[in-house]
Formats: sequence, C-alpha cells, structure tokens
Amino acid sequence: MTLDPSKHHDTDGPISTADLAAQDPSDETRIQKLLAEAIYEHRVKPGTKLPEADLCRIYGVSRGVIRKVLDRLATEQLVDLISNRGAFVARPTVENTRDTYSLRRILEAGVVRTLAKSQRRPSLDEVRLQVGEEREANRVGDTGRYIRLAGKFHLDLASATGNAALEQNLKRVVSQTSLMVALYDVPGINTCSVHEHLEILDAIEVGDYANAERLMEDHLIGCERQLRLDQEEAPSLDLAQALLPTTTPPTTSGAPASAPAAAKQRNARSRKTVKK
Amino acid sequence: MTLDPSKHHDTDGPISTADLAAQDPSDETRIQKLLAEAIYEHRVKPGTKLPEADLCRIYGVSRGVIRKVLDRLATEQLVDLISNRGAFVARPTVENTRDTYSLRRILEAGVVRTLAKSQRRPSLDEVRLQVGEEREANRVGDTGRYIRLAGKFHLDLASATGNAALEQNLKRVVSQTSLMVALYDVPGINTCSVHEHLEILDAIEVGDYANAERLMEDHLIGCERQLRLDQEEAPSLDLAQALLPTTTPPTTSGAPASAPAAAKQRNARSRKTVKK
DNA sequence: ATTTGATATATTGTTAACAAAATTATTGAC
DNA sequence: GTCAATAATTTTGTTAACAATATATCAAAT
Repeated sequence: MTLDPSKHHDTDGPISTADLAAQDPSDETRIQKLLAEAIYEHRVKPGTKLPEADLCRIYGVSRGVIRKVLDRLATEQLVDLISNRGAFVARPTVENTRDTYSLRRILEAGVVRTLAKSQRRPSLDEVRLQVGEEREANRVGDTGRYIRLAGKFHLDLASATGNAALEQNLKRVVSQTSLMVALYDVPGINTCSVHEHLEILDAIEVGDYANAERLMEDHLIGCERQLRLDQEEAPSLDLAQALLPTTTPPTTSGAPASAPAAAKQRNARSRKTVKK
Repeated sequence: MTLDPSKHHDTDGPISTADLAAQDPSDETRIQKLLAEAIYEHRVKPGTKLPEADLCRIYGVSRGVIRKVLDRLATEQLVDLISNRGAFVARPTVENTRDTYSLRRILEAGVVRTLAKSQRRPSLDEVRLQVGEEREANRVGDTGRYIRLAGKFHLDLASATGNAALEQNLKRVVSQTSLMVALYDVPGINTCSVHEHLEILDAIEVGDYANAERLMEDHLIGCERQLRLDQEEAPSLDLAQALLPTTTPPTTSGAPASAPAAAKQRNARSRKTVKK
C-alpha cells in the first residue's frame, strides 16, 4: 500500500526534494497515472462521472486512495470535483483552453530557446524515429497511441533540455491540452500534423533555433486553430444566469457552465421545494 | 467542513472547470493557503518538521484535512512528504533551484511578451504604488511583508495579461523560488532589488517591451545570482553518502533518477543493528 | 402525459478507532 | 560514561462505520 521498502536509500537526515521525485511506485501514484492517461487519451469523455465505488472496484483499492487520486487530478485540472456530487472528467472552458494554449506556447518556445543555449547538442535520433511511429498511429487511426506519441514528441524536446521543472510543467499543460482536444476538436481533422514535427526537428538539429521557435509557435497555433473555440460556450446557458440581474457581464469572465441538455432540471426541482 | 453552502451555485448540469476556480472558501483551501504562505514567507525554515497533530491543534481541524493539505503542498513542492516519517518544509536541491529559476525566466518573459501583444494597455498605477510599499518593507526589515510584495509585483504583471493559467503557473513557481531563497540566500544581501522593478515597470508603460523583457530576465538572473548555489548541497549531507563507495557522483548531478524512495531512511540508522 | 411532492436508495464527506512504523526513553553491559 | 539492545511512547497510515447530501423512484394531481 505505501512505499516500496525493497530498495535501500541509505541516506539520512534532512531529505532533499529531489529524492522524492524519483520514488513512489505507490498505489496512489500508479493509479493517478492510469486514470490521467485514460482521460487525456480520450478513453473517457469530458463530463463523464467517475464514481468512487466504481474506481475502487476497477483498480482494486480502497476509497481512500481513490479519493486522494481524484483530489490530485483535480489540481491538475483533469477532473472537476464537485462537492457532494462527485468527480467528473473535466470540461475546461473555451477561455481556459485559449489561456492554456497560450501558456503552452510560452513553455515550448522556452524549451527551444533553452536547447539553443545549452552547449551539448542532444541526440534527437530517437525522437525522429518516434515521429515515424506517430505518423503510423495517426494513419491507422489508433487514437490513444497517436495522442501519446504526439504528446511525447513535445515532452522529449523538453526532456532534452535537462530541466526537470520545465519538463514537469509542460507535461501538465500537454495533458490539459490533450483533454481540451477531446472537448473541442472537429472529428474529421487530424490534430498536430506530423510533418510539422519533422520540420521543427530539422531546424533544431541544424542549429537554426530561431526558426525552430517560430515553427513551434506556428505549429501550436495551428493545433489550437483546429479546435472550434469560436462557437458558443455551451448548448445550455442556465436560467438563473439569464434571469438574474447581471452583476457582472455574463460573457467570458463568468465562464458559464456548459451542459448537455440532459441533466438540466435537477435544480429547479429539488431546490424549489419550499412549503409542505 | 466541506464547501460553503451559503452561495448558491444556481447553475446546473455538467459544470465547467472555471466554475470551480471561483469557489471554495473551504477549510482545506484556506489552510493550504495559510501554510503555504508561512513556508514561502520564511516563517518556518526548510527542513522543519510539520507534525499532523500540531497542525490540527493550530488550525483547529481534523487530521483528515491536514493530511489533504500536506499532500497538496507536496505536489506544489513546498513540502517533502516522507513515508512513515511525516511532512517537512521542503529543501529543494541546487539543481532543482537552478531549473526552477530557469523556468521562471521563461514564464516571466512570456508574461512580458503577452502584455506586448495584448491590445489594451493595462493600468499599472496600482502596481507602481505597491513597489513603493515594497521598498518600505525592505527598508524596515519586514521580511514577510517584503517577500509578499516582491512576489506580488511579478504576479500582478502576470495578472495583467488576463491569462489565468499563466498567472496560476507563475504563482506556483514564485512560491517555490521564495522557498529557495530561504534555503540558499546570504543573510546580508537584499533580494530582488526594488529599483529593477521600477525599471521594468517603466519600460512596459512606455511600450518598450523588448527592453522590458531583457530587464526582466536580467532581474531574475540577478536574483538567482544572489543565492549561493555553488557551495555544496547542504550543511547536512549524510554520512552514508559520504562514506560509502560512490555509485553515482555524490554532487548535484545525482538528483535525477536518484534515490528510489524516501521511505528508505530506516535502513541506515536503525537497522544497522544486526544480530542479537 | 407532465409536473409536483414525498419517500427510498445510493453516493459522498467526515470522524474515530485501529494497525504499523518510527522516535524516544530505559535498562544493562562493558 | 558510552554503547547497544529492549521497551514505551508517539506519530503516521489505513480501514470501517456513520452522517450528510444528492439522486432516483413512485404516487398523486392537474
């Protein structure tokens, strides 16, 4: 249940933060990873309820660890945690999606610039091979594999910088954008064109980092453009928002909740119960 | 205990992620904030143990919420969580510190560039006033207030971009670097020179973003330079590491992939006792 | 048929007790 | 006195029961 005591550490005294990062084949970490992957690889749709009991059965662990995992995924914004109602696969707003893509561009531009500054040129042969697999997965239609590889390309570049903090942060953001793709993409279009990955790789290996940075930004802008973020936030803007005096403009700032018309009436019903 | 039921939500159906951000005057969130502040404002030294029972008494809540808070702060890397030993104020490694500063430069350069792109120029008068307070706090020697204001300057700029995701990420990184200052700074020197904040502000308000970006980077490099990251890792590098044959170089580089588990402590000390 | 109120069920949130591990204290030997 | 072994205490980790809330079911009325 807890940590694996099989490997000695043999150190003592104050422990540095880095020691902690490497560890943890713990249940919680393992399940967190599994569930996170299921979410950003589009195996569960945004909005899907994730009942504790089900997860307990599926992963064969107690409610305690499921609970902790859900809490962590909520801070990663892969899960929406609603009081007394439970956990749901997150449904990021359009605004949040735009912001996150913008953040991602900043981080990935930073990756390229960091690579430019670093002395030793990292070997990117492995990465190049993986881009091949990526194309294949995309062609065959293996969505999960494709998403994983497409994401891995960006993370491998981050890894090549040798900056673990940068890599970790980008990983979170890539997970988030992967989820956003599930929410907002147009079924027909292929995301993250593989060819652009190759161009970026070429520019880096040639040492033309300025161009690589530009290509990377364009690539990410292209990815974002493939989503339909212009249409209205959600099919269902709820009544209260429409009927109440607008304290704040009801537009973007509020980031109104979206909702498939289905579960709509709940509130009106249960809350309204007043007299006998 | 849970969420504050005083505010109606009045929305319905699947709830978007953004809805969650606004809420939560919950115990957990409140205490997480308090404890995080205590850490990055240097009111508790890195390495300090944080026993659950004490925190329960201090904040007047049950172990459950303290436990959740500690887990969250651990993912923020403000706390080191060691199996069966408890929670400690984190002691980031030198390598992690360098990486985090590098990440911070990337993010803050991104902030300036985002401001450059944005149409409406944000009013930074408030920020300018706060820089005054900042100088005052620094002069008087109110460390907590100074750290808070110095951090706030950077976060206010991020806030001015209107990109919440960017702001949130930078906030985490600023907290981390604040903790790192507590670990590695030289007592005498003033961190984060106030004057440089003013220069950055000037450049932005004049619209000279290229210069602002350069000033920002220099400023952050300067902050990092004030730390003593060249000296050995820690006053307390434990004996085992020093005496045992070095499988991996014992210096900073060891950080990656390193120690499998924190839980290992056990072995060296208590288990040394061998046969009867 | 749809809506409303009332009841029953199921799910989440919290607490408290217990188990496991580490820390501290004590004792005894040299 | 120092060191080591053992016992006692404290602290953390986990489970299980209970309380609070939301969801689903069903009957009655319009």
